[in-house]
Amino acid sequence: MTGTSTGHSSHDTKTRLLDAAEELFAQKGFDEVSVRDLAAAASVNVAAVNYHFQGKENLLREVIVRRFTTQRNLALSALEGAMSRAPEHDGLEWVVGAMIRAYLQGAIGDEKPTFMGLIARGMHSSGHLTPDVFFQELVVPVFQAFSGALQAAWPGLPEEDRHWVIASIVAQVHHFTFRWEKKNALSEDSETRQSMQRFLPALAGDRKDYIEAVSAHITRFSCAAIRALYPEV
Amino acid sequence: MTGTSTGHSSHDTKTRLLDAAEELFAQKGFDEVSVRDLAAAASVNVAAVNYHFQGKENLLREVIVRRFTTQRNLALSALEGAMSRAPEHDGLEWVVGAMIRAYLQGAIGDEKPTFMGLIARGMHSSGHLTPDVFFQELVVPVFQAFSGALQAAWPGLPEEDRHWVIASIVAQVHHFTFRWEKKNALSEDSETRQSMQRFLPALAGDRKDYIEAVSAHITRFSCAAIRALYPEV
DNA sequence: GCCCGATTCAAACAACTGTTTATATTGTAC
DNA sequence: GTACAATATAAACAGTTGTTTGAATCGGGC
Repeated sequence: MTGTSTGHSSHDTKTRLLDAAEELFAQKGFDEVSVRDLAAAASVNVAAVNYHFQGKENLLREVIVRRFTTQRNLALSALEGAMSRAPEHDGLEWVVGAMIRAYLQGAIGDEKPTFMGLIARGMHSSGHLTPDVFFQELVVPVFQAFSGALQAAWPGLPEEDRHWVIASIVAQVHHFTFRWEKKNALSEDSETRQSMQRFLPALAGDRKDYIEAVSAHITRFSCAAIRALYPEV
Repeated sequence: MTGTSTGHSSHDTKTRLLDAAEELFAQKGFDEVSVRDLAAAASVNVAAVNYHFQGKENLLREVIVRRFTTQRNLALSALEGAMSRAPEHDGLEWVVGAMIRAYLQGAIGDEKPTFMGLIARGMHSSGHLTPDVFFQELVVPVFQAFSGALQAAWPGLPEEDRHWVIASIVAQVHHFTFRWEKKNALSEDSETRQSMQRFLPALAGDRKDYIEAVSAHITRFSCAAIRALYPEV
C-alpha cells in the first residue's frame, strides 16, 4: 500500500480471494468456511490469506466493508434521486418505495448468494468483527438520510415516532430478504420450502418479481399506516 | 428409554446439560461453544454429551425443540384466550396485540439470554438441524392459528393479503427482538450501543417497558395499516 | 456379602483449525 | 547476465475440535 506504482500481480489473487470469500461466507457462514476452502475456491495457496490480509477475520472485515460500502452508496444515491424528483402529491410513497427498492436490489438483486445473510451473521456472531466503525460509517449515514427524507416527505410524523416507523420498515425489508435467502438455501423439494411458498406465494416467482412484489407491499402497508396515524401537515 | 421404572439419576445430568446448552448456545452460537464448555458449565464429564445425547448436534436439536415447543404453546394459548374474550369493537387490536405480546414475552421476557437468537442462528446455519420437522410442527401451527384469528377479527382482509400482513407483523416482532438482544450483547459503553439507543430510546429502558412499548407500537402501526387498506366488513 | 446394568470419569484418538516457516518462483531494474 | 524485492508454494506447527475407549463408580435386587 506504500506505493501504487508497481503493484499489479497481487491484485488478482487478492480480489480473487475477496470474491471467493464473499460468496462462501454468504453461503455457509464464517465458521463453516475454512481457510483451505477459501484458498481452494480462489485457486490460491492457503498462506495467501495470511499474506495479503492478516488472518481470516481481517478478510471477513474487508469483505463486509467492501460490500456494505457499495450498498450504502446505492441506498444514499437512490434516496437522493428520489427526493429530488419527488412529485408533491405522493412524495411519501415515492421516497419510501425508492429506499426499499434500493435496499432489496442491493441485497438480493444479484443471482449469487447475497451479502445480507452474511451481514446478519456477522452482527449476530460474537466478536468476529468490531461492529463500532462498521456501524458508525455504514449504518448511521443511511439511517440519518432516510430519516431526513421521511421528515421532508411527511412533516406530520414527529421525530420520536419516526424512529419507530423506520424500524418497522427496516424490519420488513430484512425479513423479506431473509425469507428469499432461506428459500434458496433449501432444496427444491424440501417440505419447508413448499410450506414457505404456500404461505407466501410470491416466493415461488423469480427474483425480479419478488423484489417488486415485496417493495410494493412494504410501501403500501407502511405508508398506509403513516397516513392513518399522522396528520398530513 | 425402554422402561420408565428405574431411571432417576441420569435425569439430573441430562437436564443440567440441556439447560447449560440452551444458555450457552443462545449466548455465543452453536459453533462458538465447545463440548468441553458445555460439560464444564453443566459440571459433568465431556463424554456425557455423547452418552446421553448422541453428539453435539443432537443436543442442539433437543434444546431447540424443547424451547420452541413451550413458545408455540404459549402463543397458541394466548391467542385462544384473546379470541374468546375479544370485545367486538376493537377485536383487531386485541388479537394482534395478544399475539405480539405472547411472542415477545417468550422471546425476551426472561432475564437470561433468550432462545430467539438461537433459533435465528439455527435457521441461518447450514445443516445444523433438519428444519423440516421443526418447521412443520412448530411454526406452521402458530401461523395457521394466527391467520385464522386474524380472519375472524377482520374479515375484510382477503386471504392472499393476509399472508403479506402476517409476514410484516412477524418481521417486526423478530426485528425488535433482535435489537434487544443485540443491545444486550454489546458492552455498556460501546459506541454502537449508544447509537442504537439514540435511534430507539426505548432500548435504554428496562425489559418490561421495552416489551410493552414495542407491542404497543407494532400493534398500533400494523392495525392502522389494516384498517386503512381493507374495509371493515 | 455378591452381582449387574446404568452412569461417570480421565485419557487418548483422529481429524481439522488458523497460522507460520523456509524454500521456490516470479517480475523488474540495472 | 546478476541482484533484489514481491509473491507463491509446500510442509510443518501448535492448538482445538467432537468423539471413543476402557476402567472406575454408583445404585439397588437378592
